[in-house]
Amino acid sequence: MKKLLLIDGHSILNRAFYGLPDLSNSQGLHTNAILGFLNIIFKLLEEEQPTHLCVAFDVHQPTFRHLQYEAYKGTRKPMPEELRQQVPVMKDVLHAMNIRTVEQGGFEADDIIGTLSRKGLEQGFQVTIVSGDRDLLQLATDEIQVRIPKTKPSGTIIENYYAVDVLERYQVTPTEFIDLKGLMGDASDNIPGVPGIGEKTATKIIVEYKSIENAYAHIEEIKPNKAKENLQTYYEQALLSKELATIKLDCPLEVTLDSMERGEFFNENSYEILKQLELKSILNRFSQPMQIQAFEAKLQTVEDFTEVETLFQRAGEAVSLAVQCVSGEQGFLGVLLAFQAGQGYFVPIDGFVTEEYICDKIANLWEGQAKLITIGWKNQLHFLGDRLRKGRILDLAVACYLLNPLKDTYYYDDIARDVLNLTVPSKTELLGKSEITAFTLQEDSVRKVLGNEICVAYLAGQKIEEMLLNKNMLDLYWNIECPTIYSLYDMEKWGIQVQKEALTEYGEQLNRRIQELEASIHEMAGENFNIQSPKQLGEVLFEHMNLPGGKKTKTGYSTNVEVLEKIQQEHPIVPAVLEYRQLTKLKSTYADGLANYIQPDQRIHGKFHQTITATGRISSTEPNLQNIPIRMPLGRMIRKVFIPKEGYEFIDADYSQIELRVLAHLSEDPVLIDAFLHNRDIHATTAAEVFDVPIEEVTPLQRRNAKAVNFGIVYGISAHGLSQDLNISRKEAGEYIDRYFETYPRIKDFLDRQVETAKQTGEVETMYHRIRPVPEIQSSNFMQRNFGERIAMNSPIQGTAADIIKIAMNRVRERLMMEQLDSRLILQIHDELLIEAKKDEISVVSKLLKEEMEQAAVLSVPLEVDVHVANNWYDAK
DNA sequence: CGGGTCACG
DNA sequence: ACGTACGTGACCCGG
Repeated sequence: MKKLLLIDGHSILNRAFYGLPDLSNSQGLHTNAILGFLNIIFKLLEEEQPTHLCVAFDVHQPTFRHLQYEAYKGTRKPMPEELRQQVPVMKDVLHAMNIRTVEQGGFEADDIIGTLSRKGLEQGFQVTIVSGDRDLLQLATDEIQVRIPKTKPSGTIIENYYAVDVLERYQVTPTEFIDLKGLMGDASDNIPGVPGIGEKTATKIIVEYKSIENAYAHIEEIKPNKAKENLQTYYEQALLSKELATIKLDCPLEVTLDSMERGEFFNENSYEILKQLELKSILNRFSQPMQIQAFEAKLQTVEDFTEVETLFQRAGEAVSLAVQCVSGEQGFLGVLLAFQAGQGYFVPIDGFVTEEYICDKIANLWEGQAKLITIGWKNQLHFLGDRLRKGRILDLAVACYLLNPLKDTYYYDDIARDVLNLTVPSKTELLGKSEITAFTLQEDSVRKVLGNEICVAYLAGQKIEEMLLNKNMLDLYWNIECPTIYSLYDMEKWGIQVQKEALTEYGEQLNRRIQELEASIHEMAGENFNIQSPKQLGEVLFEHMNLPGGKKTKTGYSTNVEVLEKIQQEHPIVPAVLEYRQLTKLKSTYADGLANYIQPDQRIHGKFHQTITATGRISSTEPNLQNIPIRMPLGRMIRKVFIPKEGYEFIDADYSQIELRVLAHLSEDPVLIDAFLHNRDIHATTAAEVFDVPIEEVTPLQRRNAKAVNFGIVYGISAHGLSQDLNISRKEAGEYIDRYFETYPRIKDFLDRQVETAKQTGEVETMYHRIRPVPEIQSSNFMQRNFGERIAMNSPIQGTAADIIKIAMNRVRERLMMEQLDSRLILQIHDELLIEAKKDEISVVSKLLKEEMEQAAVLSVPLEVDVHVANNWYDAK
């Protein structure tokens, strides 16, 4: 039995586009519609097993039918750009998969499908039609099934219609369905129909009279009266609508059904194009051999001691050398090396080959001429000796982060895809969730992971260095990022001491108050409920207790601080809830949360990440040491438990207004520069200018407002955002902004220039050439685009500040090492550095710290740093 | 596992 | 008419 599957390209693409979230590949090409389309197609192919298939598309130029109608009433809503760009790519994908597409000038996809369906029937095919559009139901017969896929959150559901199913669902036959449409019209298809007749009335009329013409012949019988009159007045329009809605079954097409015979979907061409689109889930449908064919790494295990010696000797003579320490749960397992394409070596720790031996050998490799390449050096340093805590190494994860900071992972498979254009099975694909251990090193899958990793590192190294050069980021890498690896490693290694007992006591203190509050909240509410559940809290406050200010989000009531603060006066339960929130946050995240991370050495060794943020900042996890409370007095208390070890003190230094100073420099605004040169109170100065009063007469309120404006400028100003922050009208906020830009015209120029650059090049950059891609700026969505504009304005400022503090960190670390001081950096909090300093080094280190931070960059305004010394973090700020 | 909330710069 | 300030991470709830 020959089976023909006819697919309505645009309508399925449309369904997929609106059914899936916005996805795009690393080049910024949107892919959600393509992904959704393919998933639907694969599901259908599995179910139908057709011998023949094709996808019909509309030709882009409007067809006669549309011209006819559009001349008479407006134009169609244009296709969003994000979808439009996917159409040609979709066709390429289909062609690569040997799937025939049909489009022909003068005919809609509907007409093509209609014609092919009848042709198929004549030639003895079993025909199935797939569309997202109900119009095609008119094509259903006893033999031809029309299938309508729907993308639901639970997955794709397909509705199936033979002629009887249409009758059952709509009370009319497929042919009558056309008349139905002619009466009710279809706004999305620009079919006018008859005004005042909707689905209900139209169905009633067609069920009764079978066609528009027949209904007109019995016009006097039509009820209700309004429908009768309208049908009479608009009869011509109804007939035109019917014509518009009728799908042609006899188009003179230039295709044969034979040419639609099913071919091989999974081939090199389709693999290539899907790889570029980064549709991993589709690539996984390809057979293993196809994937392996793309890249094969050899791995040789070297265990014999003399061979190991020889191997390291050869490695030492290489020009370019990839090194990768392998570790598992039990620690250091061995080292991978590669110095020629496609060949990797693994030296496991065993016998004479000890951890120390490997560390020695790697240290020696640095003496040679080879350029060292690795992926994720910081993590490896935790297994290597102290001698390796310096030196030039090309860490491909960090380098790839510079090339595109928006990605979420930089594993070897990502690097292979992005840089080498190769598909390499990932560690997760090969091993699932299991970790590498000393006992699994012989396993095939593990050896593949190791071989792939080291060979990809070796192959990609050269290319990535070139890419950095092309992007003018080599200096950024070697002067800022590479040293930062070591600075972060040091901070992780040293950690920070925490007084466990004091932390427990703090937690218990919080708990006592939390219990009190909980009881009193439940009493005031007159019921027991979970205060931590926004859902339950919303219901209690806004439904059971009828407090004002309810309604907000999709999922229920908004109960965040802003909402609750506004109704604080209404009922004593509200301030109690606010306090409860604050205390439970402190207890769970900080008191209990931090306690879980205290190691036997009484210290917390958090992680610092170099490849996470879009702007170049460092991030901190396990725990996050960059968001320890400071703004509220009670929360701030927790900083008292962070203490230097015996015989040491904390030296804390933070930049004053670093982002505004960076802005002054980048924009070269004379007014702002002048204010910083004269060391004026910057917010008061802004207030004086914006509100046009002498600086001595600036009120605290004016200063506060000006401060918010300054923040807004750094964030990428918007009148709405500012009005929210200051609780003023948008008009007023707009006036503040206008006044600000009148005062600082060069800042406006600068910000406009960033937006323009983002539009032209798709990215913006910092003073040190760190780039931030801004794909949002191309969006056709108003909000998305505005978001892109704010990113364009903010990133160069935030990013340059991030560059500067990295430089400072690195220099401070180098000075501490060079001068052989017993003091070290232990925390970085974006504009702040914390040092644990030996007591007798306090003055030297304070001086050095301030000096290096202030000299880290030479701007047209001075960088100012405040330094504090104390025996806990609370007093050091 | 996503959304809501809230801690920091 | 729409609806957000920029950058993070942790914890809780509820499907």
